[in-house]
Amino acid sequence: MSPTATVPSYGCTCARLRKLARRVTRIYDAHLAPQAIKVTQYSLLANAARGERTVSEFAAELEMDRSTLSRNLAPLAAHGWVSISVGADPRNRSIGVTTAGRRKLKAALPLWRKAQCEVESILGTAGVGELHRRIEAALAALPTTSGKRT
Amino acid sequence: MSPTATVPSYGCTCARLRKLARRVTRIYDAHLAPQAIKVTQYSLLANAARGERTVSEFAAELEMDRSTLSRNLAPLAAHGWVSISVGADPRNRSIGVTTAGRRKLKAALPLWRKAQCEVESILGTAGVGELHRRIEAALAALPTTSGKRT
DNA sequence: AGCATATGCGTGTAATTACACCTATATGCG
DNA sequence: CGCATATAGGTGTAATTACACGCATATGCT
Repeated sequence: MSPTATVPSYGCTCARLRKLARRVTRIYDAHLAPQAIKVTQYSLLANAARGERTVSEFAAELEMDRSTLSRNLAPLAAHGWVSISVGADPRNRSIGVTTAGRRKLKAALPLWRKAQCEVESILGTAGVGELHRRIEAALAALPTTSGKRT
Repeated sequence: MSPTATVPSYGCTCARLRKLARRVTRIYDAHLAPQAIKVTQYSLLANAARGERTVSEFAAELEMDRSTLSRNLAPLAAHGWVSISVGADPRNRSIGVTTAGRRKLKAALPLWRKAQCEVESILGTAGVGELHRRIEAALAALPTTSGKRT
């Protein structure tokens, strides 16, 4: 095998990533503001619209802590955009989208599209493509969980 | 000029970026845990160690809201790692690192290094290099602020 | 000198994130 | 059946993030 690096060759990948995430999030949020929804919420809503799931399943897909997802769903439920109903196993909560939620999604979609297009046009199609490729490669390779946490 | 995209070609760049940020943050945090410091705090501390600055200057460099920085500095100050002193202009706060802060940095550096090296070895030197290149390109091209907010 | 404005920073509010831990329910084994 | 354990979810606590706004101080103009 090739010599594994024992000394970092770049700056803090995490810090750079987080900085970019802040910047990009601001762009999307600015575009979505007229619909009074944030990109995090929009993503959650769009994801929920792909079918009913339990909190755990949902959290696993997003690779988000269950408790984080619970908390993030609360404002969406408060707006009446998602439904949280008890499943067959009463321990389960089935997360779904309401009619109002679908309406919201429909209204916000063009705003999200504008944000996404702005980013794509600024970075160039090739640039965004390569960025996405790198992100996906990292998501495919990096461990999902760093601790124990069954 | 080339035809500007009017329809998005990729998924939500923001969501993918945030997902990766979550994952990477968990990795760094897990490595830094023995020193009871999170990667966000470590970054802040390392950045502060580069010289005294006002909150606004600091926030501008990190492209972080001033209020966000204020809040993030609070726990570091509570630990005695950073000093927040009133400047010549009493409106200013000068942010600096304390001796304890430098000690903390020194103790945490090898842990950060391990995290960074782990990421680099998993993604490969070339992979991380390309990821960084894409991040830097995006940071260079994308607008810093999306709203007004002088 | 005095007031309008600009600047610097914090607070209020709210959402995002995660770990540790608790509760409730289900399941498996004697 | 009854109890140990596993599973699903939420709470407590704390940090990260940002917008709107407020307070204090400085600066500029008359």
